[in-house]
Amino acid sequence: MTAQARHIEKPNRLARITISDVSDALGLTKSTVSRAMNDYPDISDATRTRVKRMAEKMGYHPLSHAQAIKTGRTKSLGLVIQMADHDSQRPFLAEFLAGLSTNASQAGWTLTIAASDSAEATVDTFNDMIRNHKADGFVLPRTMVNDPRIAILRDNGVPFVLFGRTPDTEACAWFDVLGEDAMKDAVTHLASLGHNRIGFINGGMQYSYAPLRRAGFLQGMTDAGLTVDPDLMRENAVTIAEGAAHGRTLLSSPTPPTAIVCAVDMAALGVYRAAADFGLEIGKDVSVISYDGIPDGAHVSPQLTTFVADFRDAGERISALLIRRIKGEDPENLRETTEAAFLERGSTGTPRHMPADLARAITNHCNQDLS
Amino acid sequence: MTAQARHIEKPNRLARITISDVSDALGLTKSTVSRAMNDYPDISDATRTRVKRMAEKMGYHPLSHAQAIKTGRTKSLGLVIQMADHDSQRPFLAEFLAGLSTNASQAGWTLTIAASDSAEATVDTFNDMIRNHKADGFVLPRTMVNDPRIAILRDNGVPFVLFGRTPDTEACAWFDVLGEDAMKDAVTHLASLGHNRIGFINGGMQYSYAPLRRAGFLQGMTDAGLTVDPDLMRENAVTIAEGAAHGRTLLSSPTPPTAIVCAVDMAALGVYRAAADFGLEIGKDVSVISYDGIPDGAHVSPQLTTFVADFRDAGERISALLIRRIKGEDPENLRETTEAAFLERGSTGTPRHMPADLARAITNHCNQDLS
DNA sequence: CCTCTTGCCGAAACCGGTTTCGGAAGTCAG
DNA sequence: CTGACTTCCGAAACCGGTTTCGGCAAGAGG
Repeated sequence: MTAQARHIEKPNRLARITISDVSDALGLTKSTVSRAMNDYPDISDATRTRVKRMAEKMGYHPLSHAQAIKTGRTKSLGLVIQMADHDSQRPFLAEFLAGLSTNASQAGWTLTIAASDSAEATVDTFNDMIRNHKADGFVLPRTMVNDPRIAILRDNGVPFVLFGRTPDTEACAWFDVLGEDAMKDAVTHLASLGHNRIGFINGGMQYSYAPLRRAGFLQGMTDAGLTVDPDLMRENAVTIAEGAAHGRTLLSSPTPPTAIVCAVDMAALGVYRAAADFGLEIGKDVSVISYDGIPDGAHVSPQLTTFVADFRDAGERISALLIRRIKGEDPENLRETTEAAFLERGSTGTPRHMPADLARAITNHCNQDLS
Repeated sequence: MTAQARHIEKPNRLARITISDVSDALGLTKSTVSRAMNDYPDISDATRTRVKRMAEKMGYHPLSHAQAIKTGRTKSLGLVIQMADHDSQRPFLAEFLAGLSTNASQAGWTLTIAASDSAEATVDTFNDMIRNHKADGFVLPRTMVNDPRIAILRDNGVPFVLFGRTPDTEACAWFDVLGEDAMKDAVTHLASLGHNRIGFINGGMQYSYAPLRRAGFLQGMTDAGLTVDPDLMRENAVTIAEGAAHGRTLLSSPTPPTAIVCAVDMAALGVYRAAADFGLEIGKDVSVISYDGIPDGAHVSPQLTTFVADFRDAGERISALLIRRIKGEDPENLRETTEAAFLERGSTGTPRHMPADLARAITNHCNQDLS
């Protein structure tokens, strides 16, 4: 009687529909339903559609962690946020996460995230997540030149997709925004305005984007026929303070640049401070172009001219790439890039010493050259 | 032979250690090991420690999605990020996530996140995540006065913890920063500087913090013996543009306030713009105090005086509360609050029309009153 | 010395799926 | 009409755990 009573008292709304419910309703076995749902070839079309229709009707969704135990796949993407570089990372995060998770959930996947305070902690976190199979694959934002995360994942045979590129391409799928093209275009733009002494403040040299952007800057200088002054090149500025420090040394040099290209917006905001210190006006006395498109760039005066990357789109595409990677596709076919968009605002202008009409003439000349 | 060959060819490094490996090594059964690991009372202390020691030695960690199939618990916390209010949410996100995930992973839990674009999409996302049991419980940031998320979770019997408070306390655990105290203290501080016409710009009225902060402001006015002018009170400013609009109407009134309290920093930054439009100097002609502590507040001039909440700490505490909630603790015992920290910077000063020595006299008088 | 507990662990069912294997029909050539 | 081959599905094992149930041995009580 107790057993009966128990059976009767189970009309709770939490009762999930299992695969057995579906198979019972159709007079089939669990195995048939499972194979039908997963498009096995040894199931007739008639049965397959019958099963799928009934599953739809009953609202059956397989429990991902129940399948995981046999298949070994949780249908979840992993992301480890390293807080060490949070100052530069913060603006990207929300958009990037939104992109990742919207694409993932559309495909029925989830996004599992963890945070770590330091590079060493990140390694530990990855080992832990891999060991306990917290995710089927990982997104690696902010690729570094010698990235320990790549080594770990490669050694363990865990799929991953870089946000960035790396010279050692083995087993690497990636998505990246072509920052080098942005740097090149920045120089071209400044040159067309009449600048010929152009400084460069690079970002963190531990990141793989740094050498690329440097190369892009140099290429732009070469293309514009300008000579590169090594004294006008700086490195490792990812915060406002670092950007300000480099900005001050550049602007206080005997022959200061009339324009500065920055690899990251935060550094450019630092240059704003440096300029203010010397009583220089951004966009007049010194032009600035940078890269990232952080919101703060719209709140300073003049608004920062920069190249904006679409991090939401990046997230969506990386998510799609990673899922394909997990499903076994060759990483060499999973490499995509895109261009950053030029956002011209107020931080650029003709050099102070050059009249506007002369600058226009030069611009026209350049354009003729190109066409 | 084939079967044998298969058995031999399995020395791959990916082979996890299962509970059977541990039980075999000890000459026990799976069930004993399982109960020992989970501290069942019918296992002797000797056996329990023997098992745990061996598990530690062999590096055995139970697979969370394998336990989930029987226990129904994934050991994961859910978070749905609503992008609609991303402008105000963005600065908090990284810190908050870091707090949530560090605490969670220390306890062996993971953080599963999803994003949605609108309030309706959020509801769908929750239903989907609940149905497929993507998480054992949820964190609800930005509590609203009539929060549909609470209704869904309550109806489905799914545990959750609010970041914020709600009048309808049933089944609600929460953590919150006492914004009303901050508003009250802001008024007190301004009054002690000599301000008596103080405006108030509230945040989004759909959020549960709004009425609380309003009450805090009014309390502060009453405490300071000031009369509240309803014409100086505004609502629904969470962006710079909205803050600027309200700021302009306040500052252009026949009898403008000498100080403005804002419920959120973004609105305060808008007031900066409004003041600039009228040629007014922040901290001199008009004082501003707000709440949040977003990074931008340090980049404006003068730096914004505000109350900062520690979102990382909030994340850690909410994570801890939610885990306890999932384990079955009574929500009424899971309600914590904290105070925001006052960060005095440059946006406050004595009112223009009042000499500093008079202000000091008033301050002294107030302090005497209080003691 | 014999029963009655109590403490402790093994055996086996179970959770919700997937996958292997084998066999019953149906198809086709001879 | 028979034999070989497909096509398609059921039976059962399996994944890595948890939980129920029952039994054995030791200790307590009479």
